[in-house]
Amino acid sequence: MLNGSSRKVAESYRQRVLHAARELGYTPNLPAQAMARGTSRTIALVISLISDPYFSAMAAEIMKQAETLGLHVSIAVTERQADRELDLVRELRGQQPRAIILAGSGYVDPPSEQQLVDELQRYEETGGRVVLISRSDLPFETVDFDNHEGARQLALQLAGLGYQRCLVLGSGTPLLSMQRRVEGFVAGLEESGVADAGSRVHHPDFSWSGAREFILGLGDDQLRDLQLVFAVTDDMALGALAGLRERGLRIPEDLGIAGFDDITTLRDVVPNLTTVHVALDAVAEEAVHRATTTDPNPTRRTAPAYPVLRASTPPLPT
Amino acid sequence: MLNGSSRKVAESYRQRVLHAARELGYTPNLPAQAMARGTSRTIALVISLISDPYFSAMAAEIMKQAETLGLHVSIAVTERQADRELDLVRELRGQQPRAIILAGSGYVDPPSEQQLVDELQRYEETGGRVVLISRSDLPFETVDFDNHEGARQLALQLAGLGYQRCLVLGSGTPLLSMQRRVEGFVAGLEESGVADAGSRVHHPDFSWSGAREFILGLGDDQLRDLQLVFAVTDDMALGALAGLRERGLRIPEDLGIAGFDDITTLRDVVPNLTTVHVALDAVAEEAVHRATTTDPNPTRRTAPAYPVLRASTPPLPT
DNA sequence: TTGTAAGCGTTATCAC
DNA sequence: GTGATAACGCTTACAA
Repeated sequence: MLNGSSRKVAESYRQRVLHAARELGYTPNLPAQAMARGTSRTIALVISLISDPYFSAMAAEIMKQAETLGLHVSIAVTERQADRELDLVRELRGQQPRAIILAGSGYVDPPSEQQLVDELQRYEETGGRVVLISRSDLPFETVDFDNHEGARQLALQLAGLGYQRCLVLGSGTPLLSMQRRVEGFVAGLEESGVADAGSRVHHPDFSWSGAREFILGLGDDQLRDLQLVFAVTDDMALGALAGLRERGLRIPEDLGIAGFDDITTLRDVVPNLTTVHVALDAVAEEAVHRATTTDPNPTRRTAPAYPVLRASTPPLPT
Repeated sequence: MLNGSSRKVAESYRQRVLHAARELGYTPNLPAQAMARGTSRTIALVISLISDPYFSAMAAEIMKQAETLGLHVSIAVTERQADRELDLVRELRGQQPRAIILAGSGYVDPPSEQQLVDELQRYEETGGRVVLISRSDLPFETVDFDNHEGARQLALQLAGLGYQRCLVLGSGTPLLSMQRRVEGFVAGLEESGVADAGSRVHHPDFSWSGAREFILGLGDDQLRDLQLVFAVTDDMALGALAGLRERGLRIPEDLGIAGFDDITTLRDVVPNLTTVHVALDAVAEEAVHRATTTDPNPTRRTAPAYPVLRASTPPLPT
């Protein structure tokens, strides 16, 4: 009765109670409130890895948005294991959060997908909201980046600078969003008249070390033939960069390099990496908005992703 | 009665109930459980900034530890505002977490310190546990790094390489742990016979840009006189590095540079940065252990911090 | 072993 | 306006 109820109380009592509350250090018992009201003020967020710059930036933006609405955020991590996702959702559901936001990468056709969908649907039936970020494959509210278009534009611009023979590093674990990036990049190259655009696509392990090790395993001749390495995330691009340097190549003199995401880490990397900037803040805002708004039919919205050309991909001499 | 109670039930019923539960997608209502039991399975974590590599690594370690004990983690962020801490603790207390871990930097003598202590003590009186990380100034369980010793050892080693005229970048907002680092570094220099060891200590804004801007504002003569820049965090060291490069200095040829924390970001920075490694995992483990164990009298424990010399501080020619 | 009832802290409802 | 009471979903204590 202290908080937003419609009860009318004499102001004098109100003041006395408020004062006593302060005096005694009273704080409303949120779980009890949630139980009585039937709805909590918590949003559950599922991400892959909190120590990853991309996800921690995403989490930060989501928390910021939640904060403005007076909501708490409970975070759970999958550690990149597809099956963990299902368990986590089950556990989180028990916390009775107002909404569950799945921001971990969406696996292509994981064995447990149907179970995940069932679980989420049951959650929705009990009044919860589900929002998906970066995985437009499931029948729920979805916010996504325009992965295809961002990568395509990047390829167009790079081709304009003269880059043709591009090594593309996709993700070893099949993730929908990463596949889109590969497709977009290849499409952009093809549009620019690059003949064998799709012939240099590979899928190392989806990590910094995966990219690095792939580069280290490349034959000298394959490496020398290249003009550019494009990786589907900045994380992988940086791993590739490390590998290329270990192979004795100078960047960007010998080889250009480009990534995707525009993570903060890039600030400290020399040469400055060309990448595709994604509007994290817009996506976070949209996701939290969806999570707290009741809208009968699920929509998909796409946030912009646009290339940012920097020192790692100078114009090629003609 | 489904979970760890002492009730004895016929196995056949048990199976049937378990089956039905699965069938219907039943999940125990955690808040209700918490209310009935009087204790929840949630740990509340307060940090400064989730997008900061140091804090996100810390959060990741804490979540990992909590996970092994079947606990959930609810994260709240102060955004580096000292007064937010108090509000957050109040709010968090309402969530009735089993423990509150304060990992945000400890401000030296904030105006609201007494209120914060009161609030935390009230929380403890109602059965909650309080654990402090990196701020050994309050009467609660504390886990800390050996900031002084780590910085001192770093200074000793650097002095051994020939570095004498060192610019020290401390924290503009007075933080206990950062002060220790400055003191330790200066002490190490003094022990090594550097005469004016404490004369080049400055306190720019506690951030990447703070450090960068400080460097940009330095006079040419002051800059040229230096042999090394030591910043109390890697984040600041990287900001300084950016500034130094903008000033046209080559690192490490013209100037050495060193930081503190050994954040993951350093992996991608050239030259590799000399820093002080802190055992985040050990601290996280200890913190979660303390948070879940009842120990009548608060203890302070210190985790090791040791220098790691890398390419940014080569031996000086003699 | 099993059923029953009380109680956790809060909100909402329904009379007064 | 205000007081009393049921209800939220679960655990626990006490009988049966």
